[in-house]
Amino acid sequence: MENRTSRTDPRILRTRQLLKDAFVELLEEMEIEKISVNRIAERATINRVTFYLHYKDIPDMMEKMADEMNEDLKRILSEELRDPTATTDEDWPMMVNLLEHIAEHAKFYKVILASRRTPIFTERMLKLLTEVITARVDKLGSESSVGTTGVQKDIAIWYGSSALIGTIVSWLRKDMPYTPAFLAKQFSLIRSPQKKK
Amino acid sequence: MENRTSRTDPRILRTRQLLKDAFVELLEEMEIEKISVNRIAERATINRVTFYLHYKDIPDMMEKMADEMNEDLKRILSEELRDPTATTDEDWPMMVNLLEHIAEHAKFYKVILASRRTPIFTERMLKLLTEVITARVDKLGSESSVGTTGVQKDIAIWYGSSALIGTIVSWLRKDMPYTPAFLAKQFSLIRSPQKKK
DNA sequence: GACTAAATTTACAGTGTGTTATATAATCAA
DNA sequence: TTGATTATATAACACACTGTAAATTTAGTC
Repeated sequence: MENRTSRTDPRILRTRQLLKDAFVELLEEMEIEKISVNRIAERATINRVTFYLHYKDIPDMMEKMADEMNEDLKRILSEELRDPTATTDEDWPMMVNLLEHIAEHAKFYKVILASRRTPIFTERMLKLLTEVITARVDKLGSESSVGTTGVQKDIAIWYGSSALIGTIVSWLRKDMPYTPAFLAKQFSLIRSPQKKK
Repeated sequence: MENRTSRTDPRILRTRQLLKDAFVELLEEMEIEKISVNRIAERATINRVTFYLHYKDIPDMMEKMADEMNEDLKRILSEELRDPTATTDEDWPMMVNLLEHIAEHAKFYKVILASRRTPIFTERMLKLLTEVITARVDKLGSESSVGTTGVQKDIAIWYGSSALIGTIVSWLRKDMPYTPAFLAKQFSLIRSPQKKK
């Protein structure tokens, strides 16, 4: 019989925390390609061999860190997942909680989600689509675009462009279940829904 | 005086093409962390030293490939960037061109944009947000959501969830110029614009 | 066909990887 | 507290990858 609350050896917690902190620190300072087990261990003041007692390699470490992040987020999103209609359309309190959590751990999230780590290709494509959306918003003004009344211009641009690239990526991952024309039509429908003319 | 049309030595074109093809092939087969200059050169049947005659390292190679992709995309998006209002809201022909181009070079784009390369953290977060959006669409039905009349359910989900994560990433990159509450409010406005109740 | 530029071959020093075996130190359970 | 257990440190190893240099061969250009 194991201890139900199965506390972990404090040495393990300490070592892992030092390693994770060191990794985040290094990510702030350099591209991920330059980060080695050597450097992480050195920065964490932990022996390199000890790293291998906890993680298979750096990708494995990242996966475990992502798992932990996932658990945190799940807790916040749990209500919403349980009953998506519980909240009014006006507020969306879950979204407030989520953003506050991210803001609180901004150092981590910024480095992990927003660093130049993001694949360079997606990066470039997003940049271009942002230009397109920006041009649209500038010309049309946000009022003509559906669902953007009272919405900050830059936010509308972020929203629109990342929606496009994200959808394209999902579409590719599913091996393009729709024709380009159909998908484009769908985009235009979302942008300006049929008003039964 | 250089040759105006300055044709490049075919050996250079050949070598670079072989290297780029080899890189894409390897990306289909393994995680980027496992790809070395060694492997690329071997797969391309090019001497490893020759790689360094063309690229500084693998990130440099990727950057140059991204530049080339960028040029291709710019050509397609050029009209739209020049005059965003030229096209009707109904069709959006630029989007058709863009998607057709991607479909045509799907092998490249799939590996480059859609591979598991995408940072694991963003990946996880996107997955969670997708669940949230899915739950919403399932319960509310697409008709209640603004701008999604006649829109395929899965596409609406892709669109909504990647818009959210993309906006959050942009917000982080800009060091959170808005409060979480404000941003959340903006999200709810986009979802269901004020109908001046 | 001679000149030029690209690619190959060989070599080398430095760094990182992943794994041993052994020694030391911190924690836990009685 | 004491003894057993478990985590960490240390030293050492074979191997792979990096980035660069020098000399040579091969292919393209004019």
